[in-house]
Amino acid sequence: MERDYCAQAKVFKALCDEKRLRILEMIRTGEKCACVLTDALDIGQSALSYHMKILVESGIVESRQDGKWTHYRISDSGRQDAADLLAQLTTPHAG
Amino acid sequence: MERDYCAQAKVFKALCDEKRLRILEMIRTGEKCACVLTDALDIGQSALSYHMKILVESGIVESRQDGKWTHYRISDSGRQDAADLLAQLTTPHAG
DNA sequence: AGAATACATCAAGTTTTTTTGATGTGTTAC
DNA sequence: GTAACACATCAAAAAAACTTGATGTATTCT
Repeated sequence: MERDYCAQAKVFKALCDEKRLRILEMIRTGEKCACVLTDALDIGQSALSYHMKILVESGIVESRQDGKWTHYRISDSGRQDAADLLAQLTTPHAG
Repeated sequence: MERDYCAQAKVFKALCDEKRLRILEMIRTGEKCACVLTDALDIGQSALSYHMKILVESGIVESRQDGKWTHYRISDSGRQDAADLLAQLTTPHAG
């Protein structure tokens, strides 16, 4: 009956950072390469890599390798899971 | 056209902490007094106050003063807004 | 009014997250 | 093979979040 609050928090941690929200905004319009994101967001290469890892591990974003490039896009199941979790956490219930 | 990413991040920051998720879990079953939450969660009075402020400022929780007691509950509009925001941030769109 | 209760706020210390620069790994171009 | 590129990882520093104990404010009880 113990909830895994840490795992749940992980999903929302991905959405807690201003830069990660900017990244999401960019990939909402379609899959983007890491290098494009780095340039557009005026962020260091290392910092982008750090944020992408958090987004991917949250499940909201998925990555695709293409030779030496990595492309990122919103995960359909990931965003659905996040929406479900949010509803679950905030919907009143009896008991 | 500039988005207020900070304000958006604030909503999800409320859901990033294990203790705040426990608090939400408790008030999902109905309005609770701060003193009840403090006891049940084995958390200092000061710490509870800190977390409740974050939850209230996110809009997800609202408070009601009753003499010297403060009661907290899930805000209907707040949870709807959070759900809408999450959908907005993670739904792919053209352009 | 004075004491007790419920909660907010403050400041200092601790922990966690983020940034930065350097280095490592795998891929492509020559 | 070697050089150049794209990205991951590491370690140290900086910034932000959280905890704790002390103090402040409003309310109730006597």
